Amino acid sequence: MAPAEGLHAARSRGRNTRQLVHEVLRSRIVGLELAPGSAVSENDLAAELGVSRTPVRESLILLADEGLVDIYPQMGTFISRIRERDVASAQFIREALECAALREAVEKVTARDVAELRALLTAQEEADRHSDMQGFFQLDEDFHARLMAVSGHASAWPVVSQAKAQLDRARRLSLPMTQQMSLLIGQHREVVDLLEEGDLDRADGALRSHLRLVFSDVEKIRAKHPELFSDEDAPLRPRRDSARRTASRGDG
Amino acid sequence: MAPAEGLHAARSRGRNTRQLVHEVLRSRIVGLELAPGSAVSENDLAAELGVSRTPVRESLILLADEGLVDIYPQMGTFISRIRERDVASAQFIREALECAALREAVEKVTARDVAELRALLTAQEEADRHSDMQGFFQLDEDFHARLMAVSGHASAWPVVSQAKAQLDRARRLSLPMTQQMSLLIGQHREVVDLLEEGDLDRADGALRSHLRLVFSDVEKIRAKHPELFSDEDAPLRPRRDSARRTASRGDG
DNA sequence: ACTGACGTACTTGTATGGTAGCCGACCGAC
DNA sequence: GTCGGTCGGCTACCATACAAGTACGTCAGT
Repeated sequence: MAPAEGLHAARSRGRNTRQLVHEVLRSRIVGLELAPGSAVSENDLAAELGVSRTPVRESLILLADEGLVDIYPQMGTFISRIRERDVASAQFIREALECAALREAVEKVTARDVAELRALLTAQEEADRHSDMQGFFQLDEDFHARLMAVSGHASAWPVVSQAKAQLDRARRLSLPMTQQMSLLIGQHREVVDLLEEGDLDRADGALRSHLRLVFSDVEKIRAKHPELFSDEDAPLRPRRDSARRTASRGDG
Repeated sequence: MAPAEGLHAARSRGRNTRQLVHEVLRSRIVGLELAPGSAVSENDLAAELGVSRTPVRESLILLADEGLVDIYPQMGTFISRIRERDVASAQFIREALECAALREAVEKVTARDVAELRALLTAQEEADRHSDMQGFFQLDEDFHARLMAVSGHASAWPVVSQAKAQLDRARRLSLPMTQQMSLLIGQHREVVDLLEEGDLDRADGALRSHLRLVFSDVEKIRAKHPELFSDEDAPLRPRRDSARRTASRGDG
């Protein structure tokens, strides 16, 4: 009850309601707080967030453009299930852009860049020690973003980030993440080392295999949580949760 | 006058008003019918297209997300000027994704794929003969899209297309295009030939230099039409065209 | 002539009302 | 028991009304 009442209060800075709602919803979707396949409605969200339908609707349209929700006119809006095709596409985009950036980064990297990347690595180890998955995901995002920035193509990061969102949504479920985290950090460190050495091909290979590992994780998760993935066969019939009001209405 | 009255009539198929308006505006922007730096207003567009502000507004939000318009709250919405940074970023994204796709395409290409690509090449020559720039741009788009599809990553095309839009907007001005077209077609043909031969590295190189040529074109155009580009220095003060009503009101 | 305050007309942002269309449950016919 | 029609409730879509804020033209004061 009375959940996100503080949304309006935080409007102080330049961001308007639409942008705030967009961030909140995106965070909830990527964080799996809103499960793939579940229905969301403009009305319910507007009521919950304490705003009108307009900014909610506009946010949902943007999220649909990002592939995070599917809007079926006159039927409803649903958190998109993870699609085989989208995952493969996202992986391809990530790998192509991040590796291409890394190859350029080798020529431009400075000592300061390496220091900043190393600082992120130690922070990741800290998160690992505290089993802080939420924090680790954020630091992982920061690391890869920083890596692209070294090449001077930071402005291409939003594209990678959008592709990454599709993958991260599944990775959140990787329960033995506590075991994985140190492995991932080790791979990060290897990339930084090779980048500093200027070994272009091996750095590229290290980053590529790191990204592929993430990709294979998703495939494992698919076996464990098939309900989050789309069957590709009958994705055109999203079910509307029928017995919803009956329970809350009680009887008389 | 009575301009785009036929917008509602064409709603027959699944696309709703928002998507139609989005396509119309995007086409006008990329086709330079709406000049970079010029102001557009939700009200004016709605009146012209014969729809309400809502779908127009939602389309503009999407276009802002694509970087084609800049929305300044309470000030106005402006067709975005071409920014040095965005052009470089778009070029990087295109090159990384298209070349990565090509490298995978070499292993998967079929005789049918080559035939379809060759068919597009002959169509491009036809457009060249007729000096049909509009048609050539469309066929160029088709060619690059088809090329990516060969690799099996057709779903990544929208990302490339979005980046490409930033470049094409400038390329439309390249007046000596009639001279360039045969050159570009030749490069296309070289890529297809090398793809068919399976020569991965040379195909990659050919495509890369083709894309770089497009990039250098933009730089030449920048010298000729600086008004379309942003100064990067004072982009924060878009001017509102004051004497607007006076001119259009002028009746007979 | 120049400067500064003010008002008007415009802008986008947000809220709300009404419409077409789809789903799912209910109910009568066979 | 099974099938087909009907009706209620929900949805997103579009239109419209109101609010908050900015820029520019005007005009008084210097």
